[in-house]
Amino acid sequence: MAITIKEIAKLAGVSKSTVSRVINDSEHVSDKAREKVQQVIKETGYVPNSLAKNLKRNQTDTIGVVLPKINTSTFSSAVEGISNVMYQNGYNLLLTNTKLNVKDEITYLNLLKEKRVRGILFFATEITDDHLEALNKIDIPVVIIGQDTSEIFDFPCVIQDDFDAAKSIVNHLIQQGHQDIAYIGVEENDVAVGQLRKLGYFEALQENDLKTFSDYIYKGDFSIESGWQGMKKIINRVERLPSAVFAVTDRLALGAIKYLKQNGYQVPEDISIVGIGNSDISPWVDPGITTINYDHEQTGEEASQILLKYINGTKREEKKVMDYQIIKRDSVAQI
Amino acid sequence: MAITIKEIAKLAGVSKSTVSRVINDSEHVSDKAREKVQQVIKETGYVPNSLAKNLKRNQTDTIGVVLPKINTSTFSSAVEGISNVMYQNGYNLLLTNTKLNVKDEITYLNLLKEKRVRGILFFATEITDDHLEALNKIDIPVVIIGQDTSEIFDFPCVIQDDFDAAKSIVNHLIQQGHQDIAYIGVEENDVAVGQLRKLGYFEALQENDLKTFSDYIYKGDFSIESGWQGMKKIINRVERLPSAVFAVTDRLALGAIKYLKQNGYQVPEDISIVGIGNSDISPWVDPGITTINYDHEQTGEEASQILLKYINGTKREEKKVMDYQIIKRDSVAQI
DNA sequence: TAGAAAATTGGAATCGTTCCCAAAAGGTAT
DNA sequence: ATACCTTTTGGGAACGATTCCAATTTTCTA
Repeated sequence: MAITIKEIAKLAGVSKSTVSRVINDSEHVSDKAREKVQQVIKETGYVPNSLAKNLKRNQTDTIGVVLPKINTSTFSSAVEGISNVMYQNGYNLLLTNTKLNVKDEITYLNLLKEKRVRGILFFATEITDDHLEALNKIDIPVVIIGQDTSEIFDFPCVIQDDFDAAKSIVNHLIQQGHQDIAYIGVEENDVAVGQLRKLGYFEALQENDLKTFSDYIYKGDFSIESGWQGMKKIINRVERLPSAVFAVTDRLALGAIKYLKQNGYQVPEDISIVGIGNSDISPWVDPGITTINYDHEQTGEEASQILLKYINGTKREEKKVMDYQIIKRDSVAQI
Repeated sequence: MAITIKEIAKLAGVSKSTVSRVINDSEHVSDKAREKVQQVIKETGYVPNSLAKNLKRNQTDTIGVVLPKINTSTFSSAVEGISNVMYQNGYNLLLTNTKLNVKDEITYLNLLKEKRVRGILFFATEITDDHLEALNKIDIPVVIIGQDTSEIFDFPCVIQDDFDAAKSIVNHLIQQGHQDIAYIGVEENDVAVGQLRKLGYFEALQENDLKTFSDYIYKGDFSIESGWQGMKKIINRVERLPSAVFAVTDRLALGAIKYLKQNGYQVPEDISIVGIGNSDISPWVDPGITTINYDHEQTGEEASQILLKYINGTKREEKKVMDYQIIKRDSVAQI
């Protein structure tokens, strides 16, 4: 077994209390005692047992993170941001990965409660009644990331303005003279990406008195392949080719571009394409993808800051909408 | 404060011991008592305090992960694999992110010891003497991922066969008739990517009696941009254009392709390019990148399995070399 | 130099569990 | 009804730290 404070005390010829005081940089310790204790700690390689400490103090310095998927740049960037802020503030991260399985989210929420985490960062995709119940009785500060839950919950949330972003980028297409704009999206149980971005698309069209046709709309999943499939479906069923395509993510846009190039269409000369998300590869593919940039790392940092304030009880912001920018590259032509 | 076992006991009219037995599915509890306790637990939403439990049992179910960077597909995929296996086996993950800062690795190792994690998965880039010291006295099972440390440490390690993989893909170029093959790599403090892949390249050339010139060699960092820069440098300084380029990662290859296309070269007609890593975008860019596939998720899973065995004391494998495959796509032409 | 004030120290209770042990209850055979 | 065995139950000592309080030592002041 690992060495304990008691043994350090014995070796240093002082009491447990004194050792504890040295460990915690407390005052009221003579230099002599402090030195002796520090020496013994160094010699023995003693590391205090944080379980005992946390039990006694009745709090931990762990932040729980509930993630739908780790190996996706959106999420891993956000985690990067979270880890920056949290470690800087003396917290560490307990990661749970639901693999897009909504049921697991509830399980993990319970696990985090059992672990007595100090706070929770919850990446939401959809919010069910079960979530409501679990979150409402959790009794631990939670910040929700990615979905606007300000009307359902009393928890702060940090979101991208997906509606507005989608609208802007579709407007950009319209400004470039495009009127026939197809849509490659994802299922709508994902509110932010599936619903809001689609609504933004419709709103932009409507405000400009443009029409869309069901032929122009494709919904798949988040894979690059799905973008390829969507483009194929659209191309093969429309009477009149769209002059532009709005893909709700850059990865979908990449898949779509691949399909077009494989089938003899030029991008952007024949068909323009835009995405959302500014994936790190988007500047480098051919053509570079015009897109919306969200800073996910910053989103993670922001959410962390809000959670910290919440934990410390100083302040509790309700809803933070992150910025975005349009990044113009070469995938859009003017007509 | 949260409700405790004592209060549950009182409410259910039994002793703490009995409640504990119910929680832990222990036998020797009458059905009546069990039901009553379960009911009270449900009503109150009681969740046992794992700190107390772990303290008493003197062990946790947490696995520490030391990562150089989270938002990189290699690492995040590996973490995905790790989380799969670990959660399935009842462990959870404490994540630490060193942001490529070697000093932090030591700090985090200590943190993990303080947390009394059950085991550690350590993603190594370089191994210094400080690492040696810290790891040798940690007294917790550690599995090292990504660098072959079997000769330095007594810890198991899981690695890719970078030397062999690099050699194979360069050989593939040679088989296609290429003789003038340039190299875009990274600095050599990263042993696996910086050194081994380079050695594989040289070995392949040498075995085929081919020469390389210092003009053909570029070393940068891991960014896509660095691939672009490298390609630029090489193109602008060589007397004779290479017919192929070996980039040590797919991202570097992507940057290189971008540069070539921007400057009027055709890939692969004018210059062929290969990478390593089979990034998820590699099939979708134009041209699709011929590369080496490593399954990072599987690497994470494998390392986790080894760690679990190590923890359970059943078996302790020393070194596991993961498989790879060449994936042929469209970035290589025959001459 | 005595006495008070301040600094240092050690003892013991405590955090919320687990788990050993002994006691109580229940069951069975004589 | 008694003795014996089995099952269930509760009490209490840990686990390794923190922290309050009181005791002790040191320092300061008149």
